Amino acid sequence: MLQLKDLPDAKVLRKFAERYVGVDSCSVTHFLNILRIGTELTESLDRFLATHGLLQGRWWVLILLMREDDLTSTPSELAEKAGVSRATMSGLINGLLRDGLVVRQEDNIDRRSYSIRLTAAGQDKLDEVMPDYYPRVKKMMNAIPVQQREDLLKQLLLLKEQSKVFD
Amino acid sequence: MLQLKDLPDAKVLRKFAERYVGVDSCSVTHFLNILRIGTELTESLDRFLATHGLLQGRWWVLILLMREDDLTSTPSELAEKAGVSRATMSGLINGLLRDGLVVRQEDNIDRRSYSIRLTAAGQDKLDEVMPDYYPRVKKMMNAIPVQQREDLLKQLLLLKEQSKVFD
DNA sequence: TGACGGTAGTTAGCTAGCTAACTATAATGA
DNA sequence: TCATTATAGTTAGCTAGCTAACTACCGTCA
Repeated sequence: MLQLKDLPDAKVLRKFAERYVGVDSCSVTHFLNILRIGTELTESLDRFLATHGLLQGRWWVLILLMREDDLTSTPSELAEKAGVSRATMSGLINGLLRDGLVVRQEDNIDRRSYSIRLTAAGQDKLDEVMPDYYPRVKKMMNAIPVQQREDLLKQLLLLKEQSKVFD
Repeated sequence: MLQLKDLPDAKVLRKFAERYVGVDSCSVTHFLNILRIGTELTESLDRFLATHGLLQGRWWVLILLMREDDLTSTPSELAEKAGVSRATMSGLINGLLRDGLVVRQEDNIDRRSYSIRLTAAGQDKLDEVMPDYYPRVKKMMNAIPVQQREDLLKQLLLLKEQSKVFD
């Protein structure tokens, strides 16, 4: 994802505005800043998970499994819920299998398929991470009053709807 | 980056709140939604760039080069300005070299180093993409009045500062 | 029943990020 | 001067995303 450490300054924007018509410095600056902050928030979460030996993709799979009453799901379902391709989910599951955080179970009904179940070690990992994660999120979000958070989200949702301009 | 198609619903949040203390459903939901929308905005930009045969990393390198008066920079400088490692920049440059969008030039002063220069083809690529990019960004950001954009950015900056809670 | 289309999962090959280790060169300082 | 240290760039190996192509199996319907 774009890092954008070096956002365009006024001089650069002028140079680009000379060559290209329709450059609206204000909207470009806002857009790039929003993207950058999104990246930085994600990276903060990543670094946090890394201190627990996890990464976002695998962490999310563990959470999806813990949501299930029997701690079990299939690669396809997990891919669907995580919003990644089945190929990507294959890779995530392999990593979790290697680390012993999940196990495979044959599915006797459909032999194309198999189940993935959270192991005790996987649950332990979540029990280590989540009580550390939740208070931090709370502390972070508390920087903004709830009403303003709602406004923030509303604006972001507006932008998300507008992102169809890129289609 | 996290896709989070399947954000936790009330039932799931209750289940997690039973096991873990300190779960603040409100802040978790807001946090995850913000991350998700950030991802989606980035992906929209990616899909747009892909229609022009570009990707974010390479596009940004071309832009950084065009900012320079002589259209020239070094891998180290580019890595620094793009906010990626020198190793990653090596890969980005290789792709651009292969596509003929940049060229290498030996540096006679420091023989460890060399210069990267935007080619005519690279400039043509930007001249194709940018006049398509700027109006779309403008249209997208116009969904929000300028004052509210400032507020939005201010809130996001607040969160970014708070993201140190994950350290 | 058997052919065909759909589905589950994997693999290969791509982009793009990282760190760590490496080579080559430059710069410094005893 | 020469040893040490710092810097520029590359490479290997990892995570994690994608598509396309593949195997294996299921289901359906003629």
